[in-house]
Amino acid sequence: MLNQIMRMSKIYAPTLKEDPVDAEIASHKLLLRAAMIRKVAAGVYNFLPLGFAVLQRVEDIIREEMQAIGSQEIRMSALQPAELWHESGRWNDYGPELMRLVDRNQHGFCLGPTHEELITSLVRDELRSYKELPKSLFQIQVKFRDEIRPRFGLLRAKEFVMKDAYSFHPDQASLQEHYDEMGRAYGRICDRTGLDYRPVAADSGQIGGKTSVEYMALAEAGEAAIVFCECGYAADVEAATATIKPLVHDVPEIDKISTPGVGSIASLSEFLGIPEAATVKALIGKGADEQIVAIFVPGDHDLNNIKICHLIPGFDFLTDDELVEAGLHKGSIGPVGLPEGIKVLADESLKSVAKWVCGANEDGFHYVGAKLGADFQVDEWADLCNVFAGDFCPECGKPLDEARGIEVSQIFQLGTKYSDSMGATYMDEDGVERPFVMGCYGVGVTRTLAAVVEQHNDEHGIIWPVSVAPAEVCVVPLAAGDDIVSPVAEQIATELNAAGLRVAIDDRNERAGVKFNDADLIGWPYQIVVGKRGVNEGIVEIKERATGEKSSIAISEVVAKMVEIVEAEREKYAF
RNA sequence: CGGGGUGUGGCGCAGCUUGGUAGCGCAUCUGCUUUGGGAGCAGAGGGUCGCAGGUUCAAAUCCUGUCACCCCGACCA
Repeated sequence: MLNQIMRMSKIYAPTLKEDPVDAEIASHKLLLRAAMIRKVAAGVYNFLPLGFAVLQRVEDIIREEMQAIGSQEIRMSALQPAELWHESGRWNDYGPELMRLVDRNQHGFCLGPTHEELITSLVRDELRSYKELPKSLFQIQVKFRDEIRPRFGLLRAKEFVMKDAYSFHPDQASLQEHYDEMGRAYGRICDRTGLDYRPVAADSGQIGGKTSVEYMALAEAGEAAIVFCECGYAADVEAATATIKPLVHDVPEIDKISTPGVGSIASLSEFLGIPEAATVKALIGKGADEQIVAIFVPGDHDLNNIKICHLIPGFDFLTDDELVEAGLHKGSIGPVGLPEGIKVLADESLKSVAKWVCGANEDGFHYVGAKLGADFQVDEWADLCNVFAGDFCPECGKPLDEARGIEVSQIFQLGTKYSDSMGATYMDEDGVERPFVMGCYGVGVTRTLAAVVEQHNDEHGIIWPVSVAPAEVCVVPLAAGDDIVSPVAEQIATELNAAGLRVAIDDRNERAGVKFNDADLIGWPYQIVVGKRGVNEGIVEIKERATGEKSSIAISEVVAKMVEIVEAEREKYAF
């Protein structure tokens, strides 16, 4: 692409002086204020020239990394026929998040939220032999998801740009190899866009498959919670396993005690004067098969919705009415003397608790010292809890730490989920037809952009890493149109551009303060300030946005110096 | 979808309680001055107060409905 000087006098970049009232978090506010994006509707955004320039930089980095591991760029349609989704079964499974529509002939379509169906149908008829495998294809394209609640600007949008890649393999070993390569490429994408990130073990959600890793950009505004350990273990709390150590409240014999008005773990713990971790929490639900299950977890922990849904498909909690119907007393449910026919499930951690503090299935009564195996039985043990900081690492046993993150990308081993359901097969060496072993890999491109801002900003605005900045240097002539200043600034910009830097020049007829503030807000990594006083003495000023440091330099040397600085800075993002 | 909140020139807000001819700051346009951290003075343009009903002599203001947007929860790149 042509490397043109970005002229602020020409570019459409209406910056905002005040914080937009709609925006809550830094990246959302700053992207709006710095004229990078504008809202169209909830969760739908336009990209303006500056934002689009950054978007293209992020895309280019991704493109380079994909090409480097042999993935080939394609472009699939955003509009997808419903038939393909019926084939995979996801027309029903995906739910209301799928944007569905009907054409004039009453044919069903959806706007693609992801492209497993489309890619599988693309290759299944014409990728037929083991000799052509493996194949890896990717695209950078807009995706549509009818989010329950779009929010935080680009972080959770209904329409967003995603890089999605799909790979087809003859066997698991081949998939594993490419999956590992993808993982490394994803790490480099984060590094090169300047993200402080962590790969974490993840649940594979609606995409399907078993093995999955998410790349989390660490940020307080992130919607995802992760736990990690100094040994290197890290996981999304949704998927994390950990050793949970409930406390034991030891009493000699089982004792039914009157607990008037106690209907929650917090009040039970307060009433007995013992920690919540020494109590047992009961949760009642049922799966698609209508079997009622009583689930017990340590009192200080919560049931993990994803884990229970894996175990009991279609799981949902009973309503208050259903509880009454089942003969259960909300607020004092326990494993002792449950009504007939209720399955008892408990978190594995409770195996270590011989005597439980729990409900007595009678309003206003609880048990202490209810003996596991004697007073009651557990039908099935499983890993059921949401993990949190202070639980113990499943790998090394040390206490886990907690952080928040923005999920910028995720890789999945799909296995044969789609190739089975959609009949995508190849012929192996022995002439046997086999389903492809597939992988899929997504990067939230617009989300990455927002995550970069979330991590790189201060009270004055955005601080772009040179790798993704709309331009690396902005020349700021004070007093535009001035016979002395203007030619010097123009000359510097032209020479920097010729030297291969990406250059902007603020040639607007604005006051110094306006230009300085806009330059800081937009976040050019470097500013070269050209003022009348300095020019008369033969000097200009280089300002580094990240540190705010300014240094004076001779006009004759500024181009060489700037090139040197930028090239050194680029090195930091070359992985 | 449940809970909370907001809709008034391009942006940010006041006015609403107690109905009476729509106001402020920024931005925009013109002129003069100014010009190293969001300039000053003078003048100008721009709003059927989200939309639809209703009450009233009279509605931004009261009532009903509806839509949009934001925040908290369930979903995800």
